[in-house]
Amino acid sequence: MGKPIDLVQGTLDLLILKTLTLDPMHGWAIAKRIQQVSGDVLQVQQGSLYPALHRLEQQGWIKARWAESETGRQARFYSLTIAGRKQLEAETANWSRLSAAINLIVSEA
Amino acid sequence: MGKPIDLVQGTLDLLILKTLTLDPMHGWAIAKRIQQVSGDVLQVQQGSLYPALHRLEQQGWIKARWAESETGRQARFYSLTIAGRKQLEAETANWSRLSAAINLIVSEA
DNA sequence: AACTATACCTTGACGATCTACACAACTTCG
DNA sequence: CGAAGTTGTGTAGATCGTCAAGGTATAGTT
Repeated sequence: MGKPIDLVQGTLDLLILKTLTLDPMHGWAIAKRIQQVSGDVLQVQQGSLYPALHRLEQQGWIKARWAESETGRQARFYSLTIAGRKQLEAETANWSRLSAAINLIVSEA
Repeated sequence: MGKPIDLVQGTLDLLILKTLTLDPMHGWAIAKRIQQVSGDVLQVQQGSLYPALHRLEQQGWIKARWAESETGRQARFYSLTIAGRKQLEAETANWSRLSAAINLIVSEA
């Protein structure tokens, strides 16, 4: 129940990086996985996804290569770099502090 | 420890509304209170604060009146409206779902 | 031949936030 | 007395991520 929520700005990078720790994946699969893992709460638009991927690649946090997808078609597989892992750590810590702080305020009597 | 974090887009309204459930307050006090309650994790810039207050007022979620502050100076006191309380409820629920979903992903083994 | 699913990508607009200012009154300290 | 800091409101410009909407292409199904 409940419609998918538009993402809050700044969280997409984190979600993508985290998703890529599992396996290298192509963009479409990343979006699917995020939506699925979140129980359809989170929804990643393509217009957000690809710019984000290119952004992350340009920062050197992920790298891409062409390969064959499960369906036998060419797809662009992204994987985390070393720098990407560090970035993920940093963003995770940041998110934890932030969400904890907000929850603290929101859940006040 | 730890520098104040830039706000994530969409959370400021929530924080302001929540803060105003305590007492009517003027803008400056709202910013102070958020920063203080969050243990200096959250920081509200004036350039974000006042536009946000005007936005909320225009939506009819808060209303303002001039009054004298504790220091004896004129200040603009904001208070929640009925609609504002409903909005706060909605945004709180939304935030809960969202942060829960993200935490779910982030905290995966 | 048309339709669906998979997969990539771009463009333009929007909107919230940030940086950096400007203004004003009152207090404190040298 | 003059300078700096605190309280308090506000605006202008720029940045940046996201969204809506579209385009391209291949493969499989009907």
